[in-house]
Amino acid sequence: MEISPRRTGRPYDHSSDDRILAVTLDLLAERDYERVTLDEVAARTGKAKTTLYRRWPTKEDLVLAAVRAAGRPPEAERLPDLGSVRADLLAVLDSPWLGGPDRRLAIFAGLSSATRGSERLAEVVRSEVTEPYVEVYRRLLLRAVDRGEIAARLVASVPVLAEVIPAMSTHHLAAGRGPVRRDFFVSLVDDVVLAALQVR
Amino acid sequence: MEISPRRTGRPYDHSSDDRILAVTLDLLAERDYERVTLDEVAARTGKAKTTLYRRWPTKEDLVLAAVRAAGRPPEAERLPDLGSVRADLLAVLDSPWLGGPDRRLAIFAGLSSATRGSERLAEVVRSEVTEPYVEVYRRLLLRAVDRGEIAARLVASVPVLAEVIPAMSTHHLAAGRGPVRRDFFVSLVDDVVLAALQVR
DNA sequence: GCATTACGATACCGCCGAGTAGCGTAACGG
DNA sequence: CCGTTACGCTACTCGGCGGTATCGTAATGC
Repeated sequence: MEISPRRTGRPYDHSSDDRILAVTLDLLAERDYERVTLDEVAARTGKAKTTLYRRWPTKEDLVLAAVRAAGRPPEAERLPDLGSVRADLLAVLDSPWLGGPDRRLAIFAGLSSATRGSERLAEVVRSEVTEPYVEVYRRLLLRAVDRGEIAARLVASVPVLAEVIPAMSTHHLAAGRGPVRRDFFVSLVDDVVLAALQVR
Repeated sequence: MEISPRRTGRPYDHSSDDRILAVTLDLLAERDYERVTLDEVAARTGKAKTTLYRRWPTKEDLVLAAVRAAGRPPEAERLPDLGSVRADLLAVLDSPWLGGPDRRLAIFAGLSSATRGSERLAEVVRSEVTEPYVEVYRRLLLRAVDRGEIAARLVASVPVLAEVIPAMSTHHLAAGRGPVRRDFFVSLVDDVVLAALQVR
């Protein structure tokens, strides 16, 4: 039941696959899915278009692979634990996931527009990107409930509040209000999430 | 300095312009901007493509006109005034603006993906749609501060919180979680906005 | 060396969608 | 009735992009 590698001929050069996928995400961060062209991916990576098609049979597959390769947020397994919910929430913002806050949001915007075209893509984006990201916040908040930092009767609000930061920052960008500034993030944490949970 | 109307020949038939713009919005609610074709607008309206181009020189102009025609939320001038912030906020949800909650959100999603392509479009969507919508919430909340329903020291949080409902419901849809259910809206009002403002 | 297969380059196909042209006809003003 | 202009229709051009074909060359196993 083992995948038998080819025995003869020049082997695939997988050394630049990561770069190809990263470039694909870059483009998605800049433009609509529809405006991302394989010609451009090829140009930016210095690879031939035929080489791309040898690995991923269609454009959709390439984008899918790029999304999967982006991976879940690093905090999914190891949540920040800095002693207070507030510190933990702020720490997530600085996560290097997807290249840090700015690129991350741009990619979110690109993906969410891409989503409208393909159900496959929508499903992968949801399960590989959006959901794990929200999950990080959800777990941080629930842990704070356990610790007693958040009143137990407010547990019911946690699921909604876990979506606040991803949703609001995406919206901020989509509304064309330029890059998301740090004080906006802080305001989301303090004036929305923690205020609603009556922390402090 | 007056625009002189043409004196001879068959006059424009403007009776179906509204319908054309409405159909354009319908399509934007269903698909990406890129996937909206003038052939389809023509087909659905029963108009000839040439007729469309006689009114709006490009696809972008047609969409722009559709957005402008959609108009601001009816509450922009006459805010609901039902005696409590909560009642007012909930009343906005039921506004028939853009065809009610479902169609409205679908259009939002369509527009926000369209936005990435054209700066002109982005600007119009921001000024004609997004901003006035948020403004409704902002004014409702500020009025509640005046009335004393909301503590004065929380005024600073109002601008952020005014974005919560538009942002979260758009995100909900973009994340592919199907139509937004009423209890989700109610949860936004109660568990996020009003909780953060410590109403009740 | 030889068969085999990846690579880069270029050229190409097929389709689709924006925008245009031409035509017969319909609706005005004079 | 006549000139003019909108309308609907069909057919068209043009450009872009997904995807393929071909070819000379490079890298592997035997």
